[in-house]
Amino acid sequence: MPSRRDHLIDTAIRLFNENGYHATGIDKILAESGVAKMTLYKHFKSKDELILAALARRDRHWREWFEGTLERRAETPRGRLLAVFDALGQWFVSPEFQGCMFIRAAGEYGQTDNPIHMAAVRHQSEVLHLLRGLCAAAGAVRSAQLARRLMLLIQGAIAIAQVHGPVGAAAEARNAAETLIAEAIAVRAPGDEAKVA
Amino acid sequence: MPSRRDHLIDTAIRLFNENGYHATGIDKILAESGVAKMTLYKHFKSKDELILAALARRDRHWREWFEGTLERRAETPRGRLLAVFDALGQWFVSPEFQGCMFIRAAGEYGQTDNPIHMAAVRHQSEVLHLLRGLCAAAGAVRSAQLARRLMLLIQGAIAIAQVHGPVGAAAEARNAAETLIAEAIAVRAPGDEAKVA
DNA sequence: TATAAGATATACAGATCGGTATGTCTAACA
DNA sequence: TGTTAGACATACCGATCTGTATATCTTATA
Repeated sequence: MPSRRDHLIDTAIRLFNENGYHATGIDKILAESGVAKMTLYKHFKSKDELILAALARRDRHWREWFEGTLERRAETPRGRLLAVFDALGQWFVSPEFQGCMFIRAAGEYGQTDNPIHMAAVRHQSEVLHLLRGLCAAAGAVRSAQLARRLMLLIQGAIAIAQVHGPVGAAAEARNAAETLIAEAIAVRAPGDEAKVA
Repeated sequence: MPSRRDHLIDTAIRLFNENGYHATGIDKILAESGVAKMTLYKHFKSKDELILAALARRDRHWREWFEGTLERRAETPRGRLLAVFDALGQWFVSPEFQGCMFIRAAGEYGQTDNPIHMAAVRHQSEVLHLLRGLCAAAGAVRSAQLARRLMLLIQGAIAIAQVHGPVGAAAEARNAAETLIAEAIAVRAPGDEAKVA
């Protein structure tokens, strides 16, 4: 039994994802959640504050899901770098995928001093931070650079999947990532192997 | 002296870029262009048709600018593949840069059967087509794959520049592209090739 | 059982939305 | 000079937007 506040946020996340921020009216969120308007404005000062709360929860949940999926899919740090793109592929084919909520938020709220835009900046920074940790743990030379390169592939895959549909983008990004990772991480098996296709 | 129709489209492109599609009202476009409302509805059946006209013109102008810049910046096909990212960097630092109009359009109009979304799909397809031509001309093995990989870097750089600002994204994408290009194009000294690191 | 907190429904305010109706003005052209 | 096409201004339509006011209902706890 989620609180009314939580229920509002979850409904808002779903509707913002389906139809965007400006195109989703307060009344629609209220109708679909079955919450009274006064209750909404008791918990949030404005629609923008609801958007911010939705983005905050989305950021937390998405990163938890992402990190959990990486850990579930691979044991080694290097394996997890590739699992990043398997996780993306899984995300893209989920029926509710509509692109990244944060890129779309930055698109609809372009002014860099807007709190909604700033939430998108923070989210991307957190994801990059996560990648840096993985790259460092995997023993990459120039691990920060590798993280930024993988970030480019991730964001590119999301953009392409959003426009062109879920097929192919994640797999293509994965095999490009293999090339970039191979350049940055020497294969260190206890006997060595020449891993070049 | 642009026709009223052209003037409307140009104003619409600018405002949609600055504030998004839903957030830009018809009345604002009319006020900033100095055109009467009836004139708008004489040329376009609806706001959506104006958006489509704006996207069509934007697609044409952007691709003309992009191809022209590549040709201006480099002579060889391989050089032009790298010049792609110099062109992006130039675009990102321009004051009116607010991300890619087509990704943002696909974000605000998510239904894949919406004509506005379809315009975004077409635009991305055209850009990819252009890249395939460059990759093939550069003599890449698996040129279509290289084109898709570069497309990932391009879209990723755009997304990151839109959120995080113009600094760094294009340069990072460029040096990642060097790695991917090196893998796909043997250095063609007049005699040999066996380029595998 | 009394009280207080929280959620409810209904109504409404003021602005803005996309789009239409009506009639005037200007300028090119026959 | 008369006609016609295109742009003009103004007013308006119904719908929808975010946000507020008011008053009732439920429920847990003291």
